[in-house]
Amino acid sequence: MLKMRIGYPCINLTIKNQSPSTFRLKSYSEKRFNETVKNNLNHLLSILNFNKRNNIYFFRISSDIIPFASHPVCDVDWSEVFKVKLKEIGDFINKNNIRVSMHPDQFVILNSKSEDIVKNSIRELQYHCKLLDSMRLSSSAKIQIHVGGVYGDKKKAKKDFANNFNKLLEESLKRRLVVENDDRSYSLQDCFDINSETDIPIVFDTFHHECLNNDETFQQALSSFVKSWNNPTDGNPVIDYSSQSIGDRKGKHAKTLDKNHFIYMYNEFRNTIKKTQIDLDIMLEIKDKEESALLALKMINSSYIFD
DNA sequence: GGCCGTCAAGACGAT
DNA sequence: ATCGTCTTGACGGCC
Repeated sequence: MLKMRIGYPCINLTIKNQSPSTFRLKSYSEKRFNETVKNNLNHLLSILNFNKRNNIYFFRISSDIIPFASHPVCDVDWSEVFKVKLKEIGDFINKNNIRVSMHPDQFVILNSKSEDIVKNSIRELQYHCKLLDSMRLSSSAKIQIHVGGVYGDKKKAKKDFANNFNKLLEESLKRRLVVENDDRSYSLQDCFDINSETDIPIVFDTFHHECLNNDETFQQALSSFVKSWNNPTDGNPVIDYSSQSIGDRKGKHAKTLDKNHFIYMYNEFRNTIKKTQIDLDIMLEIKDKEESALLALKMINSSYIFD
């Protein structure tokens, strides 16, 4: 029986957060911070409940859930203040076998030329790690990043990434970090170069792969990326799925699920699962969020797809 | 109450 | 040189 999970990122458009989910830096105060975090954590639990009711067992937690967590302005020991609530959320996730992940934004550049940027990037990664640790989640709860800049010398840039990963990060963070192929600089093959130096599992973004690849067949790409998840504690290999937004520039994510494209890809995923005997978790990076996730689940459970 | 310029942070290609 | 994009829109000043 297939145990593939379908997920969506960061926000739910059906159950909107009624209270402010963040604030501007100049509005920072301990009071504002605590109110916002409290609200965000409660809202996360609401989303996870919504997901469970709808058979969605994969979710990407927004990096903004603890606003300014890695900024010097934040001196609240939030993992202590919200200890009980964080454990409650973690218990819910663990009890229901939910997969969660996080995706720090573009400012995390582990291979930057600037020491300060590397330092700030690590602070940001440590925040993500601390949040998942505070929920007592296993290392299958991943933190997903891109390789970073190229700086005119990709070979050196990849080496810098691997060196900084190996030398500068603590073990608990290393165990959570995964690297994703992007749509213009670092292909799946580039990620394998990183993997051979670091053992970091690869999140395979199928849409980015359509934009940037090394002419391997899709089935080759799928069955090879699965091999980067060789540690059982890493959980199922993760795929980011999207498709081209029609009429927009190349690389723009679709506004809603492209049914035919998804069915085609889903059958490719199933072939890989049959071949490797390893389940996959699929994150749908589509603008209408849970609506597409629900549609995908509906199609999976209907006669659209045959054995 | 709704509009819209701007928001902590980097890199890169397009214009 | 400035803008849009990636990530996830949404805060908040202003009318």
